[in-house]
Amino acid sequence: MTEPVRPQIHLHDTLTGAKTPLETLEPGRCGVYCCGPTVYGLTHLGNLRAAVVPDVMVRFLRQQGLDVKYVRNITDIDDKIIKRSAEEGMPAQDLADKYAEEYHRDLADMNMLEPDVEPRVSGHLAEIVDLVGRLVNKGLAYAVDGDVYYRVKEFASYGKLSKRTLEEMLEGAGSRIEVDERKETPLDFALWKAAKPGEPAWESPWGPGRPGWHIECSAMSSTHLGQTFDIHTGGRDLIFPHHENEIAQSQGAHGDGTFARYWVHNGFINFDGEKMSKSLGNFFTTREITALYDPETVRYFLLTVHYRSGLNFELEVPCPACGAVLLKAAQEAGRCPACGAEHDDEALKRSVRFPGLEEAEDRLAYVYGTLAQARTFLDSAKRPGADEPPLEHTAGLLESFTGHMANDFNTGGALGALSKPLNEVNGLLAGGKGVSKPVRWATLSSFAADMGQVASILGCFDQEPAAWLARRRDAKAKRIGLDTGRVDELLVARRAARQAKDWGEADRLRDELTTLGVAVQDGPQGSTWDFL
RNA sequence: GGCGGCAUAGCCAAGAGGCUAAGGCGACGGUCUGCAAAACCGUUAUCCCCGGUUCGAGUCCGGGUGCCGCCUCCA
Repeated sequence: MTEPVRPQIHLHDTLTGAKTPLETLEPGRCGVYCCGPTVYGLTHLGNLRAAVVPDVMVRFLRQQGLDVKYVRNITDIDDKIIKRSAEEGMPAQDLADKYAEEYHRDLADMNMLEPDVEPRVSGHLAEIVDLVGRLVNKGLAYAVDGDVYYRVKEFASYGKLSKRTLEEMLEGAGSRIEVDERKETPLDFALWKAAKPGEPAWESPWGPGRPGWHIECSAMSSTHLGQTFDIHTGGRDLIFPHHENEIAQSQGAHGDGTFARYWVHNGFINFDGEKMSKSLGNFFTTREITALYDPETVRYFLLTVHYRSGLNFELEVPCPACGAVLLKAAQEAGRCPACGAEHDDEALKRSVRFPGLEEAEDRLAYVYGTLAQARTFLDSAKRPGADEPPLEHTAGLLESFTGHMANDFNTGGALGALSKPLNEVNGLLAGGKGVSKPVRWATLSSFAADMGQVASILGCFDQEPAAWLARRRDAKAKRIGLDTGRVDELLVARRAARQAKDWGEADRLRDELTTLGVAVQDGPQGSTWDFL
């Protein structure tokens, strides 16, 4: 294994809009706060991306030797939860607990680290009330009829994160949202909301009520990371108003220069170029995707693009009856123009294909296949007496990979850096003429060891290769409706034909396999197969 | 309307002012193979347009054009 590589880490900070060197508050330590989900439904791909970005960041920072404290909250008191609980006839807290559990399940499937602390709003009412009181005492907030609002115009730098001024925002406000007459300024936002009859409520100096949407993150981050900490992450859409308001609350209470030192925001997920959005109804839950694809495939796919960019999911919707690709209009009409069959959204969602995920899965299979072969070689070959350095690309793998990761967690570039070593190793495994045994051994063992490092940073490629390949085969066979028993029969028959050198019959059997969607691979150790 | 972001090959996508502009998919040619497949090797871009700064710009600045997002719940 190569020596650890420790380049200077740079990250893009939303506040300054620039890439800057990461200098933590305390040398060697790093506090990370991730805005977790409001738990009122199953997680969707957007939640996944918002989770995998800090996940890889934390993994990398730790691999670089930093002592990271990773805090990711769960918002379990919220208007949307209350609304949903009324719809489902389930107490709000039970509903929140249920979906928090589902969230954990999805993230565990995705091989996400558990945070060191996962605070919930319901466990931090005292801290929240305390913080609101502090803002009221400082004149930064005012109470009206049991509500408490933040006095936005008293916070001089309001708008600095979203790069807007108060004036600009006031111009737009009012035209789009109903203005609450009791607020001093339309932009003032709720820190505390008085309870209406039947709503969950907690006691406070302003009467029974619940926290507003933004205050919980200010309270929980300072509780678990201190008034000032290093990195705050979340989706781009949280910049305004959520994070802007967090800054106003936290710095209002604790002073300028406190709170998050770096802001990291991930881009959106799009479907066919359109923003995934609950209100547009074009969102997929994690479960809907993992019913079709391996979670690691999804994780890998999320990492193929830089986290700040948008990530597009191409969709292909075949007619469940005849397989004809349905265009948007046909999808919406719920009727196949080719065969006339009618389908509801659920049926279409079950048959949908994601070309991007399929490509990701194939790539993963390539990497695992390489890893499996390298493993087989190392297990069977004897370690040579002489020590030689590995081949060039493999020798440089970790340095190149780490360099990309240190450059604002560029997973796309980092993944690209694996290609040359992968080619080199496969070349060796396929023949490697002219390469001495010691060099071959050194290269393969260096590759295997360094890929272990890569795997621990990405949270990909870290499964047993043979097992992963077997599971992928089963899952894909199921997805495309392949009868693997039939494949095995044909393979046996073909082996006999090949042994008899009956090439005509062997080719006929191969054609039959091809129509099933199977590609045969003949090798020295017999024939294997893969998907076309 | 205000503000922000993006524009790199057929498609996707890295490029933190300076060697021949990563990588993936696809396509084409080759090695291997009974023929294939897989794997490997090779080919496939001067970076939306115009102007500027600089010894030097895909990278910085200004002006266009075109997409996208935020300004309302959203990851």
